[in-house]
Amino acid sequence: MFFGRAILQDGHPLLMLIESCKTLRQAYQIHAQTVVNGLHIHLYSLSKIFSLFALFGCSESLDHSRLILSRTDVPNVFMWNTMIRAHSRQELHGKAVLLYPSMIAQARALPNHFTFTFVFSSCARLPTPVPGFQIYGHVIKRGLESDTIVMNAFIHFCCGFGDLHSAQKVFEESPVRDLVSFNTMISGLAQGRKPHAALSLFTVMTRSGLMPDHFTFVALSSACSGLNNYRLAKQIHNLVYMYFGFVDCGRSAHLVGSVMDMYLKCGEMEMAEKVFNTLENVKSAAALSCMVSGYARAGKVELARQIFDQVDEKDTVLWTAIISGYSQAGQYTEALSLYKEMEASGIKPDKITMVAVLSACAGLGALTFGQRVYNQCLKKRLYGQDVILITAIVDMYAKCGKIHAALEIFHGVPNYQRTTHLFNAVISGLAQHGHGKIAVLVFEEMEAAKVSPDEITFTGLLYACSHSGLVEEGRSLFKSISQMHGINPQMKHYCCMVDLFGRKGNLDEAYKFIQAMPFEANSVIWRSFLSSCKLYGDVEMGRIASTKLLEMEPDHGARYVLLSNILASTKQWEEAGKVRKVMEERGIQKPSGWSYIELLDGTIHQFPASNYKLHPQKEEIASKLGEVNGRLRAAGYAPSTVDVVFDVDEEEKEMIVSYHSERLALAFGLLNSGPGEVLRIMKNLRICSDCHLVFKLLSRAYKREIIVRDTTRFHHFKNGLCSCKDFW
DNA sequence: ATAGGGTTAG
Repeated sequence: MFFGRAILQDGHPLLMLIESCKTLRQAYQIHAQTVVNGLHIHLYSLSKIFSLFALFGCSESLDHSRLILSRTDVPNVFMWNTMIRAHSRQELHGKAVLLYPSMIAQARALPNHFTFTFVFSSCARLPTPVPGFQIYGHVIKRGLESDTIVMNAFIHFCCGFGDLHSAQKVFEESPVRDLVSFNTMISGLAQGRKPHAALSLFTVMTRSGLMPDHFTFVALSSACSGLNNYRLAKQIHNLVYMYFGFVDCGRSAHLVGSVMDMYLKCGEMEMAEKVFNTLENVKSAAALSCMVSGYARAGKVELARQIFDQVDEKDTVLWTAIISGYSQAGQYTEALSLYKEMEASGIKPDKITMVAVLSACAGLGALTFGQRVYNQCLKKRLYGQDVILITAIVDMYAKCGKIHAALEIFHGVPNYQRTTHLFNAVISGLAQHGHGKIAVLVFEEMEAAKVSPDEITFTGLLYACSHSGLVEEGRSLFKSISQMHGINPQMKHYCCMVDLFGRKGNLDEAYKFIQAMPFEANSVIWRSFLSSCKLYGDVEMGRIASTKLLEMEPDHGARYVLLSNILASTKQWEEAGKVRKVMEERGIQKPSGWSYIELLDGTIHQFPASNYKLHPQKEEIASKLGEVNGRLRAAGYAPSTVDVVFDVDEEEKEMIVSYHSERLALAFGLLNSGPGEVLRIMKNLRICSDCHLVFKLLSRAYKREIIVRDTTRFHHFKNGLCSCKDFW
């Protein structure tokens, strides 16, 4: 044996060997030697050997240390503490915390302040705060509550669960507060979105004579990053200069990165860029990800992409930042194709990546892709641990037309995980699907669960009411926004109300409502009012609305279209033609429509209006369209051309409507799907009334369920009827 | 004891 002799003479060389031990094999040899030499009887040597295994860093060594511990009659505090720390390091936080009761049940060794420090750091990572608070009871029993190290660990634990109240109480009652106490508390306030409290605590800290360090400023800049206050950001940056001079970026990359992120989150791109450039060649992965998401948030996806492309070793966070950037910019297809690239490059997505991908699927209405991602979440056991991920999945199902799947998942979510966001996603989903009454019921559930609604909740609810014709419910909900919930109704809420009254044909009430608003109605409100006027053929009111709109936005295409529609529908062709002409003269075009459909294999096929000639299956599509028209005639269909604004002859109008993009997508869908398969079509404009009728007829003629998502809502066509009950 | 990426509506 390579060290046998030395041990016989003295124990210390063995300890030196332990310190230089590099491989697990050597560790086993050393352990065997101590047994051979009888050294393992001495608790001191045994503890050393034990900690070598416990902290070695792999599960095999940890198992071995467990074995040693179980064979030790009276393990000392050091051994227990080491064991707790070892589990904590290997992310086995539940087991780490459970070691504490075994320790106090068995040992004569009393827990000391190290014990509590280690236990609290694991408690902070558990799904529930309960064990941590129980253990705090023991801290008090042992009289360790004034121990600064234990207190700091406990504050950290409380902040991790957002329990700032307990954290502050302990902090304030503590006799000795050191730099770490202040840093921990400031950082907790920052995480808990209490930036002002964080700032004032910083003042308290400096007044009490403590010198802030890098940790302090990292916490402070993250506190202020949500304030959107450029002057404050600059002040903090100045303080950093004041305390540390021009920071050495190599050593203070964390701090510099935090300051940069603060500027990014304030939208101060120029300052952020300046700071970014000072990082020169020590740009950390964190700094790069910050820049990518910062540019994306500022709407500069292309710049974000440039940074992303320059990074050689892209990690999960960076990939997620760019995917989410594209998704937020509405470039869903690009987001999904980047996700495929990420998978191909072998970087593992985590739950945040999944959220970004799911939100792209939702935006696109890509059900097959979305379901695949959901299954991956289940397989990787990502599902269930995170509320935002659940929200993203619920939203994906709702926006892909599967509102029942969305509800099923929602119902499986326990009350404590139900957040405002989650309720909002469900309520808006129900609204989009025209389930107004259920939306109101879910809202009641929300109130019962004491989850506070916000302005988005009410937007969804009022939207739901207006799409289901629930005038009374809408009226009382609107009143409750300010009276019961202390939220000032915003323009979008007024907009929903005008829509609600208008859709029901209460044009007078809608008009009065607009006049009684506390602020000037915007163009969206007038446009909504105008379209109700059109629906009910009220030319007089319509004129008022279009005059208003003309003042507000002379160049908006939709207004001309609506005005000429309203005139055309009452056969005032000449006037309608004039409007059309003005529109043409000013070079304003009606936005062009396009639709797309996803096949079961997950491929997405897009069709612009009147143009399928570029599609490889153009001939089949043409003949399918012919067949479809035949079926329609057999069902007694006469094309409705109310929505065609041109004053052309009937035959030509018929041509125009029969090539609407949703029809092309439908013909393609019928060609490429099995019998009985549901067809899901997405459209960038509202579905026209003629296509709506056609889809109803076709759902019966072909015995197919057809789901159309247009800009405002879902239409489920089944057996000759539509879920919107022709009210949209 | 530090830092980076995420959800709803419009």
